[in-house]
Amino acid sequence: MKSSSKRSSAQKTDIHDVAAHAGVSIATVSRTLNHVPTVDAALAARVWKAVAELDYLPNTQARALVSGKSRLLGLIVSEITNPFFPELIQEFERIAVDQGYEILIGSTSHDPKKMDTCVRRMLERKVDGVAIMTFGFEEIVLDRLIADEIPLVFIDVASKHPRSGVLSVNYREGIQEGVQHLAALGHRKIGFISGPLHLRSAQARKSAFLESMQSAAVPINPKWIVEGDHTLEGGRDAMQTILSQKALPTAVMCSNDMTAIGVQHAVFEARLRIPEDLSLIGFDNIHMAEYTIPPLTTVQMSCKDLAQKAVRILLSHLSPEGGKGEIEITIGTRLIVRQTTGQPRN
Amino acid sequence: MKSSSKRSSAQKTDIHDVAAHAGVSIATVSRTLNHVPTVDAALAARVWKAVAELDYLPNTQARALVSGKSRLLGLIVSEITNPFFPELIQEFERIAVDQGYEILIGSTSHDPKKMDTCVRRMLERKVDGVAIMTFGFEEIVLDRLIADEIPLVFIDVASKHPRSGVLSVNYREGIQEGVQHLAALGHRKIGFISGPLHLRSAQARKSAFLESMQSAAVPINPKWIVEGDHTLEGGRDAMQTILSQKALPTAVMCSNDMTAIGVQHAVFEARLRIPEDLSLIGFDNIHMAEYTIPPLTTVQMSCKDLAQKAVRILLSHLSPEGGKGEIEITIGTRLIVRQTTGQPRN
DNA sequence: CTGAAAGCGCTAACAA
DNA sequence: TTGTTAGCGCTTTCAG
Repeated sequence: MKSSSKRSSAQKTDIHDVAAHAGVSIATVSRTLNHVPTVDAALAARVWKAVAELDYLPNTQARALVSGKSRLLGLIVSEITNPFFPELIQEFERIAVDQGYEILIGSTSHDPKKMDTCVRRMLERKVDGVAIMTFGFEEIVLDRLIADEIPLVFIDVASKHPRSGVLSVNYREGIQEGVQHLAALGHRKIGFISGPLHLRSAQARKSAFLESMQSAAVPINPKWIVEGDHTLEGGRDAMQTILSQKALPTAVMCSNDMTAIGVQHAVFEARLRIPEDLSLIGFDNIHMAEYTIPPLTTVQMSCKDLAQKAVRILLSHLSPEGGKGEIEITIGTRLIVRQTTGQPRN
Repeated sequence: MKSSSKRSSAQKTDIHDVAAHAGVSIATVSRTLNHVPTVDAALAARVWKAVAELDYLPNTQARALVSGKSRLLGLIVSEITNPFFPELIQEFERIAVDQGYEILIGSTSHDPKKMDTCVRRMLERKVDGVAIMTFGFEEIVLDRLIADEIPLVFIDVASKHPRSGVLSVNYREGIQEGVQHLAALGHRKIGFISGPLHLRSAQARKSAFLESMQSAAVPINPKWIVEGDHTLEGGRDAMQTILSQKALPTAVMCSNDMTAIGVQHAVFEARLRIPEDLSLIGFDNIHMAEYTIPPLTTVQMSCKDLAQKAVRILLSHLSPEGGKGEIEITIGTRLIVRQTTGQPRN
């Protein structure tokens, strides 16, 4: 063997090796790999054979450098440990990988500084697009992403951001169904534990609840409207606040499932029972909701749907004549009735 | 302005722009950015100023191409929707990002084909190292990773893989504590719901249980040793199998928390109570375990610890004189007593 | 201590 | 249709 270069086992088969092995030029190898139609079938066959024999894998870095496309998609979520997100991520990843994209995940923990870092990371790695699935933040430092004309997808954010897609969640639908379901069961005393109100999404859910209550002509008792923080602990604390009052509601809706699970906890500690003493409705329909005790009635917002549409929008911006301009897609919500809702006592 | 090139807003400030702006050569910019100590302080200052003024971000692709280091770490998990993993991922990501690495996540869903895809993705992106946190698989197609001499970290796998780190989990510790805790409470009828036994980790946990039972001189009833699959559903089904028998155990240990939560579900459906009718111990101490109703007594295996040590091993292989050779680190486990364990009836 | 120049592996003109 | 060649943005010898 006269191979001058590599002797260590760390093999670095590159396009030249393939070209040599197939007896063609590197350009032909490149064309073949990229499925350029003008390559002669016989040569292409030789190339593929060489590729297989040498276990050749194109170097993505080099490809990215020359093409300007990294085939990397950013996905920014608020809390990867919030069960809603892994499901979203899984679906997002599935589709992205399927399309030959890789994903870069960043979680902000609701911390502006971390959001900063995330954006920076995305920029450095030259992602081709970013999906920002943080459910609310206000006017953050995405300026740079926008300046660089990187396709962006948000959930439900009042835009003002040109050339970005937005996934607009119709919270109203499902929440209204929830309130109606409760009202139909005979509930007139319905409480609500919101998410942190500085989040647009939490605001939106709360508004949807309030409006739905009005439509259903159920009186609203402000004492039963408590702010939580979308965590288990927050839900438990909020419910304890409600339970410490003289007048108790017969049902409670929550801004998300984790909050509802926190409520179950508080109710259990108070030695009350669900749904006998209190009906409960969550929001998100995370996988876990199906298995709480008892299984949680909740409003579903399909995270698969969300993920799919997010990737689709991003990809559409990346394709040749990719749809520029404001794309807005609506994500529906609907009630999933399980076992935490029942008729109120007496 | 005589800037010939870019007019579109998609700014692509590169190293030449910075060099020009600072009045130095690109080599000096590069050195400054890489903190090469021999750069004159005055020049360095000019460079940093230019970097700041131009909002310059080095192109990672180019860096990777020339340096051969992608600063990308692969992280392969089995199921991102299993709550154990997000916590692991979060910690892994935190440390990696902190060290200037980005992570590529792949989930196998216990599917060999997906594992294949994952490995391929890692290879294509030229990751600098891979952590395989799948809790068991047998002799998979990592050959390529090994051939390419990519640093690998496994959890608890009998190696034969040269130059790989292995995180060896000491299941025994915590499980023994669990059995002893139960025995001390007066339990003599203890069941066990294992994970899928084709997984080494599930095997190991089961063995640890069996051995601990022997050490504690508690008789083992094979009818109460059931195989689950580490899911909620699996746990519920397994518990239903146990509940359908004539003789019932007074306590059950599970191979993971999701299984235990499934057990809670089955017990609830059977209108029995925990811990009054059945004591229950899980494994993993996922975040959720603290908030099940009642809170789950479980064996903790610190996923933070796992993540930290995994990244550390990987990085140590990457540093200049990086510790080659077999690194083996032990991860401890211990019992966290909460409220699903109590004395057996009568 | 600094700059010029040679690539890293690949794609995309441009020629042949 | 195929090959030659010029970079993509950066790091890194090698002179100066």
